[in-house]
This record gives sequence, C-alpha cells and structure tokens, in this order.
Amino acid sequence: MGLYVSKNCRFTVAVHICALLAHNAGKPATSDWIAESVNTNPVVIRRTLSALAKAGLVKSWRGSNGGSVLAHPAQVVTLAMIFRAVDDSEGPALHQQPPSADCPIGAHIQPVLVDMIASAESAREKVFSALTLADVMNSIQRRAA
Amino acid sequence: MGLYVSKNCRFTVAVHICALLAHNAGKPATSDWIAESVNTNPVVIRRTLSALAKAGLVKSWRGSNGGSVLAHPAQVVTLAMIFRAVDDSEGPALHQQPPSADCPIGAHIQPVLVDMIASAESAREKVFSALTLADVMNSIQRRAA
DNA sequence: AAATTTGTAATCACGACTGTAACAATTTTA
DNA sequence: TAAAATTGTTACAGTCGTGATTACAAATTT
Repeated sequence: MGLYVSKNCRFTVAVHICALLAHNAGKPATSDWIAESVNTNPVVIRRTLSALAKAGLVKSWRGSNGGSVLAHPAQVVTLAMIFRAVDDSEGPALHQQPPSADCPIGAHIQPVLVDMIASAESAREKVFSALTLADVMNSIQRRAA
Repeated sequence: MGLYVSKNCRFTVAVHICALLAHNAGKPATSDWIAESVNTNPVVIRRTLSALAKAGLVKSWRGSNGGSVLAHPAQVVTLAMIFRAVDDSEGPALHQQPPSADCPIGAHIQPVLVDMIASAESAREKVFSALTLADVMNSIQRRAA
C-alpha cells in the first residue's frame, strides 16, 4: 500500500536477511518465513534475495522444501559486500543540469566535487569492509544476553 | 518542469554557491546571477542560500544592490559545515515497519545496525571535515590552468 | 514613488520506493 | 502422474522527495 518512505532500506533488509540465514545454520529459509521477521511482503524479500544471489552471497532453490541459504560463512561476508549487492546509491548527487561552462567556477566544479565525494564514499565503504556478518551476529547475541 | 532526479543535489549546489561567493570576493551576488552559473531557477538558489544563512555560512540582504556574501573566509569553511547546512540524509534507512520482536534477530538488529551505520557515516563526515572551501577553490584553479 | 532583490508559500511533474497481486517455472512429495 | 510448495519476475498502485516554477509580500536603494 506504499507507506512513508524517506529513503531506501534495502541495505537494512539485506543485512537482516543474511543474519537470519546465518542464524538458520544452513537450513533453507523460505521468503515467507523471512518476511515475518522483517515484517514485510515476501516479494520484497525475494527481490532482495535475488540481488544477493546475483552477487554470489546466497543460494536459492525453487519448489517444495525450497528456500535460501548463505553461500559463505558469516566471517567472510562483509557489510560492504551486502551494501554493494543491493544499494547503488553513491553519496550526494551532482548538478541536475550541467553548470555553465562560461563561468570559471561552473566550468570546473564538477570534477573537483566528484573526487571529493568519491573519497568520502570510499571512507564509508572502508568501515563497511571492516565489519562482517559475524560481527553483526556477535553484537546481536551480546544484546540478547 | 520536474526532470529526472536520482537523489538530492543540494550539497553540490551549496558548494557551487559558496565557491561563487568566494570567487566574488565580498561583492554581494544576486540569486539570479548565481542561478545562471548553476543552471537552475533563482528560487532554488534562494532556498539553498536560506539554509546556508541559517547555518551562519552566508549573509544576505534584500532590496536594490542586495545579494549574498560568504560570512567567513574560505579557509575556515569545511565541506562538512556545508553538508550539514543543506543535507539531512543519514545513510541507509532502517526498516520501514519495525521487525518482529518475537524473532531473536528481528528483536535486536536495529540498534546493532544503527551503530554500524553511524560509524560509517562518521567516517564520511571526517573526510568532509578535512576539506575546506579553499581546497575547492585551489582545485578549481589548478584545473583552469 | 519606483525599481530591485530576498524570503517564502503553493503547486506541478516526475521518479524512487515499498507493497501487493498474479502467474509461470521449478522441485518435491504422495 | 498429479498436487503442493516455492522461487523468480512482471506489472501496477499509493506515497513521498525533489527541483522547477509562479506568485507575491517584505525590505532596501535610488
């Protein structure tokens, strides 16, 4: 029914899915079961699972007894891998329309900002590269205790 | 007329505005003049100028000979200040609907992700804090030469 | 008084996003 | 072989964010 959306939450949902699969210890999980924990529609889960599968992070099977499992141990799956698999946002956007080439600022600001934004995004990605799904599982267990 | 918008470009526009004001060396710039370089509508410029003014980064005057100037030297204005003034986006969003509290993962994943996302955003902000408007001006001049 | 400029509200068109229904394809089970 | 379960994918609806635009009051200079 399209409720309030401030921005995309695919990364959050994807990490949630991967955490459930890790917790499920190799037993295939159905999109219906995952959707109950995430509190959304199973199609939303299957869409995200599809993106994760294309990135090689999960494997899925159709049919009776079908479902999805993690393709790799939680220790080697980083949040950066999950982010790249489901979210293509890349920081602040450049101008909608190209700025004036007749202006000394307008003529050169875009490549300058591209570099600066890229280095900022790179710093963010570095943090996600240092965090694994196993770290997520540990933090969850610590909070549950 | 509402063209294609992948995500907001207010940060880019704000840096462009500040660079123009820096280049203008204290002479008040009108929103019409700025809009020509940025290639957008003057109201869009005034909206962003308004946000920059609320953050204390620019000063504006109405009336004939009105316009805007930088409130501080380019050396002390960081991209982080500009970003915070105009963009309130804060990385990947959490779940649309709260996840199931009955699930061991669903019950605890949100605070875990909040922390991890915050540390990633903090790394990004750190890069923007180390870059000043003067750096932007230098990079532009280097490219113009 | 006239001209200029900002500040701000209202509105429009468009795209992104999530949720939902529908259904073919695949796989297991009886 | 038939039935049931499950994924994969398309299509579409509702809502929101975004930038462009119009309009006009408020402020300032000439």
